[in-house]
Amino acid sequence: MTYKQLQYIVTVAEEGNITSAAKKLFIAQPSLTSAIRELESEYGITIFSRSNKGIKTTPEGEEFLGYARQVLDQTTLIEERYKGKNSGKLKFFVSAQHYSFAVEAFVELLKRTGADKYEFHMRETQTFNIIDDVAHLRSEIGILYLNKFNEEVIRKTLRDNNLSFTPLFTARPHVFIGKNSPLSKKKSLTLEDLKPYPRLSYEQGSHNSFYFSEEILSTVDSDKELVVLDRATLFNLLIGLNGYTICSGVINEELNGPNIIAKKLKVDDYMEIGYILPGSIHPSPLTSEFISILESLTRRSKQHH
Amino acid sequence: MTYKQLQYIVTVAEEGNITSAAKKLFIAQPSLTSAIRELESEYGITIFSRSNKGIKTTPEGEEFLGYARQVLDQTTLIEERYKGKNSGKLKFFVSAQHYSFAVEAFVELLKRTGADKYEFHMRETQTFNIIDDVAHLRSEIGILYLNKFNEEVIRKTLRDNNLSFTPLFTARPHVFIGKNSPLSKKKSLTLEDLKPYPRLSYEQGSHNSFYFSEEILSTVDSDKELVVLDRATLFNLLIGLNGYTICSGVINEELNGPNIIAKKLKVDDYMEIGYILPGSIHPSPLTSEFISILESLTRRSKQHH
DNA sequence: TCAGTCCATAGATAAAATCTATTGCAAGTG
DNA sequence: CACTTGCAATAGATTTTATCTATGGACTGA
Repeated sequence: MTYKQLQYIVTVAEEGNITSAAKKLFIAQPSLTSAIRELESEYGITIFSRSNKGIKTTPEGEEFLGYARQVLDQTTLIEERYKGKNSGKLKFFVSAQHYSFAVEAFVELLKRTGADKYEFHMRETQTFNIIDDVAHLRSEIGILYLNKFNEEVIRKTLRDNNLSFTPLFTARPHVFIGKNSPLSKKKSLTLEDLKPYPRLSYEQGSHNSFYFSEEILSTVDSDKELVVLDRATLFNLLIGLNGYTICSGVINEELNGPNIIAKKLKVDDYMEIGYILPGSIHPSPLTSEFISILESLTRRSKQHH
Repeated sequence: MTYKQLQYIVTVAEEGNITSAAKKLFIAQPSLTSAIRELESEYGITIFSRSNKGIKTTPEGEEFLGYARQVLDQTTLIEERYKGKNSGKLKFFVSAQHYSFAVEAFVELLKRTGADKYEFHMRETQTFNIIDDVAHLRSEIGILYLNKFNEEVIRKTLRDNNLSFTPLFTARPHVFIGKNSPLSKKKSLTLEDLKPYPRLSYEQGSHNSFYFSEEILSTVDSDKELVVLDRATLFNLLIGLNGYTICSGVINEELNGPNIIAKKLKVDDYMEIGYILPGSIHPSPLTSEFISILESLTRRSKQHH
């Protein structure tokens, strides 16, 4: 089996036709025919059923193609990263939970690089995907939190995937509310205080995934629940509906605006926010720069709380 | 780039020495040398620094090796699945949460196949790994549950990874306790009832991960917490310490023994237990057999509840 | 200094991938 | 019913790649 053979069968499956696939691959049709035959005979399977009117993928072939695409996805990562295909385009990928400080660091990194050709990805997603992205090198760094409930399970997952966790800071749980919410007068809040108000969370965000908010928002106080995908939407609803959301309390006024305030939440819990890196791979200069930005930004946050 | 080249550099990195790596790979040393040089020049990187006393991996090379190992892991899956390496050894992999019915189905599948050469894996693990295993085709099928809290986030993750979910049955939360526990007299239990007793859970098991037990076992009632890795240990402690654990209530006396009983838990929640399959791949005959066993076993469970 | 170890180079050779040209087959067409 | 068309398979030549043997050079340690 070679990388080329896998590319070939995937292209053939897409085109549904060996002749046109050969054209697309810039090789002669008999070359493609024999390449496929060889792959099939190597594993003793029939990937395509041939007829005079093109080819059709067999069920067996469909399965094999599933594996092939997995491999190709992975090799594409190498090609993209090391091949001059992107002609010097600077690339950076980060997966994080919904933290404004992470976005801020991302923006700062962009400013500092000052490249005129780049491709940066900020993947705000759930814990599962963060770990998965970093483990499979789709992202160079991930940002997530640990607390006493998820710590064991997350640490084990990180270990299993050969990832390292480096803490940035520890935060106490905070509640985000609108400036004009009735709750804004209180200095700190309890779960009881929050009960009458709508709870906001991300559909696939840090709150909803794994552990944290579930810990605090037990079945008792989930009468009104709003789930959104977008942070801006969340903040709009927060203000418009006197809602609340539970977070690390790392707020940045420039990003969130002056209409959102954070209040301490009285619960016996903490969040240790940090970043994860692949164990085997040395961080790229861009990643190192990003980490130092994160560190300087969160040093500021530490003073706040 | 070819797979051979990736295999070569990984072997060289392991051996720390081109000559002995060549021996291990059954090729001549100059062949290996040129294969590596070609790979390096293709991407314009230096993977190894050569000296008269063997080689050393450069930081750049270390990173590249990280990617290479990822690709090789993936290709190994194909080789293992399709190559006669295992000489007709029947293979089957399942990833599941800690359900006794899943183990039962696994055992039944083994009995039915009656092969004299096989390699079956029962991976009882956390939700993250189940999804990851099936998404990356390390397991052919996964078993997990959805409830109203995790449903959205899990379904999104499944969609992102092109996995399908098929429900098997819906269970109400149950508490497992020892036959002689003081709680065994009651017909059903509330969270208040459980408060004085030690709560048992798996370190990386279905209870601890994602959503479920956290929902029910809020901060209020986690005074005594015991975390174990093994189901047998869990049951031992359950009996010895009058502990409890929260589960789907799908109990099987043959597997768990007569000393464990299940009681209904009075909470407004449910668990929809089902299996996940890769979207692109047709289930193998063995997988189909497993599914039909699961279905017949859980049909019985449905009657229980 | 001299054998030992290790990687690099050169040139030959074997293996593979790919090419052109052609065949065969079935479906559609006038 | 011959005729064209579209597609995959085959044959044989050719180029490219992989690997081999033999040897060189550079450093190491007795």
